[in-house]
Amino acid sequence: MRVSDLIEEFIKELFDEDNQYIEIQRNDLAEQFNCVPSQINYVISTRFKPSQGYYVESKRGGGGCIKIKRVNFDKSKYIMHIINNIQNEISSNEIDILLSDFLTYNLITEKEAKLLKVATSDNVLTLNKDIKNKIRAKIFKNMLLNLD
Amino acid sequence: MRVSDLIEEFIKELFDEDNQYIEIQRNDLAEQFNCVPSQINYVISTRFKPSQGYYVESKRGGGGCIKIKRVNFDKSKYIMHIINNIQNEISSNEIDILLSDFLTYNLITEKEAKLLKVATSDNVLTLNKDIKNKIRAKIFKNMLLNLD
DNA sequence: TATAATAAAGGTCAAAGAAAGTCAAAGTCA
DNA sequence: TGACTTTGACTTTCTTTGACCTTTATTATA
Repeated sequence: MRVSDLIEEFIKELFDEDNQYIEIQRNDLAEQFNCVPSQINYVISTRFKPSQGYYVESKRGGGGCIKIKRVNFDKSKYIMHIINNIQNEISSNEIDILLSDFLTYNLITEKEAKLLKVATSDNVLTLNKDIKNKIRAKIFKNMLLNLD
Repeated sequence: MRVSDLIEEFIKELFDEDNQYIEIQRNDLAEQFNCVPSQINYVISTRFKPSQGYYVESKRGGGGCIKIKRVNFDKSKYIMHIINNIQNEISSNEIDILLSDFLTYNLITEKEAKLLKVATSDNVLTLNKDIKNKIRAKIFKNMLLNLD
C-alpha cells in the first residue's frame, strides 16, 4: 500500500465529530511514517484541498505546526459545497478522494459511491484528456445532484 | 498453448467463491509469464470485457495495480443478457426503454435508475453524436455491472 | 534591553522512480 | 489471407525523495 494513503487515512482518523480541526507536526509525522517531511506536504496538497472541503494553515519556527480544518457544514450542505467547488474539470484521482471522504462522513452509501466511481472512471471515459476531465466533472456533479 | 490463454486462466483462478475482486500488478504478472507488460493489457482487453462479466479498474504510479471484478452472472441473468446485447453504441432513448423495463421487473431501484439515467443523459454527455453514443454505452454497461 | 545568532519548525520545486496505458508493427497459424 | 497474438518503443499518471528556501522562536551578547 502507498505510504501517502496511509498518511491520509491517519490524518482523517484524527478528525471526529467534535474536532472540526486537527493539528499535526510535519517532522514527527514524517518520522512516524518513515518518509521525508515533504511527503506530508504532498499528501496535504493532493488530499486536503479546499475543493475537497479542507482548509490548511501552518506556522513555522519553534512550536510550529500544521492545522487542518474541515468545513463545518451540516451534511446536506456539505455535498453542495463540494459541487460548487468543482471546477469544470476533475481527474479520477480527485474523485476517488472525494468519494472516500463522503463515505468517511457517511454522506453517501457504498453503492452510490461505486456507481459514481464507475461512471466517471478513466477506463470507461475513453476520451482525450482535456475533454475527458470536463465530461467527468459534468457527470459527477449531475449525479451528485441526483442522489437525494 | 498460447501465453495469453495461460494468463487468462491464471487470472481466473485467482477468483473464488468469496473473492469477487482480485488485484494484480501488471509488471509482476508479465515477469511471471515471461512476456512484455502490454500483453497483460491485451489479455484483459480481450478476455475481461464487460460482455464477459468483468469490470476493470486500475491505478498508475507508485503502488499502482489493476483490479478486476467478476460479476455474479446468475444473480441477474437478464441484465447480463442486456449488457451482452448492447452494441458499442446506444442512444438515450434506448436507455430509457431499458430502464423502464428494469423497473417493471424490479431488477433495479428507482434510485439506481435515476443515477443510470443522469450519468448517460444527453445534457451531461456533450460530445459529438457518434462518440457520445459510444461513451454512453460504456458508461451504461459498466454501471450495470456494478449494481449488485 | 535591544540586537544578533542559532535552532526549529514548515515550504517549494524539480528530478527520479514506479507503476500502468497506447498503438502499431511484426509474427503465427488455421 | 485474415484473425489473433506477441513485442516494444513511447506516453501518462502518480508517488517518493532530496536539496535548498523561508519563517518564527529562542538564546546569547553587546
